[in-house]
Amino acid sequence: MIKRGLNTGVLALAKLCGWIIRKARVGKVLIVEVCGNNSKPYVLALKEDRDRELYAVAEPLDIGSAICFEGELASEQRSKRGIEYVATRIEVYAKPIEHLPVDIAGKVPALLETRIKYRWLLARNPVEKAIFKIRTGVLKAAREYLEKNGFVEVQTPKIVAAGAEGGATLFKVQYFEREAYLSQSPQLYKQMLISSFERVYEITPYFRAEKFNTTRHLNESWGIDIEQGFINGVEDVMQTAENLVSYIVDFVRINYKDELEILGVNLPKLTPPFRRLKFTEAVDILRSEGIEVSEVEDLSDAAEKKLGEIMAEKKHDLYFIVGFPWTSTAFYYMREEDKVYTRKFDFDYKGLEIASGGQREHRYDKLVEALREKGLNPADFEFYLEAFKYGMPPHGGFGLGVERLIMKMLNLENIREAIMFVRDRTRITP
RNA sequence: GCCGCCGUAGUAUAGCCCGGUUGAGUAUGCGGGCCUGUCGAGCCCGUGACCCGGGUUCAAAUCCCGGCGGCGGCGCCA
Repeated sequence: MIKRGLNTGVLALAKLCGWIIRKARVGKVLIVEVCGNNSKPYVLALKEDRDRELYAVAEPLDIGSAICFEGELASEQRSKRGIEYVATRIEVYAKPIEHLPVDIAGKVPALLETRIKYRWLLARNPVEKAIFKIRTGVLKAAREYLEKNGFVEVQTPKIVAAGAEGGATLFKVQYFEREAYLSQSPQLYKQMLISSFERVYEITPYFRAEKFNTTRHLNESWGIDIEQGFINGVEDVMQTAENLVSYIVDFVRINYKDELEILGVNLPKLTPPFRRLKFTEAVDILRSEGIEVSEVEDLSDAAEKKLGEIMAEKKHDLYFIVGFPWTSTAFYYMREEDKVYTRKFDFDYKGLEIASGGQREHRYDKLVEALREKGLNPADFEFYLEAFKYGMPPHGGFGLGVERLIMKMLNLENIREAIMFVRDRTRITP
């Protein structure tokens, strides 16, 4: 029986497909490495005298050829790089019409620019492929965790009306005779759904029209957004955040051993609860280190990074900063009685904010008041406000940046490495 | 929006500061040869490049100006 080989690569008899990434001829032996869906390459060792026919087929094939082979796992595994098969048949599906523009074998480094341009091709390289296989695992783990914990997956619109709440700049789109925008966050919609679902989540793109050019921003990025109702306080939401991230990291640690090894990443097991740092505490810590920090504004990236270093020394890779001042947050966060601080938190991983969220204001009157205080017109938020009229329970949630999480998990230097097709300040192709 | 750095073969780089000895060096790739299954195999031969435009000069990859492109920092970034 011929079976399509899956990720395991351990089927006794299989048809395996992929692309030739390396070819070496040593004496009378031709060694062909083929990359498929598997992270480790398939390796065929063909001897000129023993495997005359297959040798003749494989010998002239260029790097990049698309082939399938039928065969079984070799009893003798001599390759240090891949899994060896004894082939009984090789079929050639396509040959490259030009030499590959980048080195798939990874011998010659490519600049980030080149890597981004040819990522879809470079993913034939086990190192590049590993990042994307892990990305798949991150989303799979997130769904698994959230489903197990009673969250319902939802989809909210990505074409939205004016984002009168300010914040990140919006991309304009022409929507028939009106102007619309690409959604920068499902925030308002997922909150509205807490009037009928106890817990929801969405895995969604964020579109942000900021002209940033940094190692940690994208103009199109992905988030795991959750909202949960009937909470007793912001603590419930932080627990979801830390348990979710720990579950994801553990899932990757256990199920993606090969990929982590290929990437040279050692992922330690996470053990929540993580440290909760009050915003005022964070300010004190930074000031005691001589960093200038405002008491009424969000922390700057530099301050956030520095705090990451200080926390790392105390063995805290992940930690929360809770209780941001109302002056630095959006209108929908619940304020404490003092009206100065809010129940907004940031969730930082090695000095980078990977998620932010908090408890929301669910009381209609207070929400309208908050809008006014932020200088916004409640009439612009009518569709949203209406959801708070018919029994909106206390709720909270957060948005977790997928690329930022992957970047920190895998120690990537640039967020662009964590996404296949990059949308940044200058790129809209490929 | 402001600021800094960079742009040499398919890819990655040396040379640029201090212009001429560079008909631009190296690695990898590619073509060819050798080689007892390589592990970034090795050895030999060959192949291919100065982002664009203008200027200075006897002479420009190298200095100057402009453009285009890339990377990063600040600002900004629910």
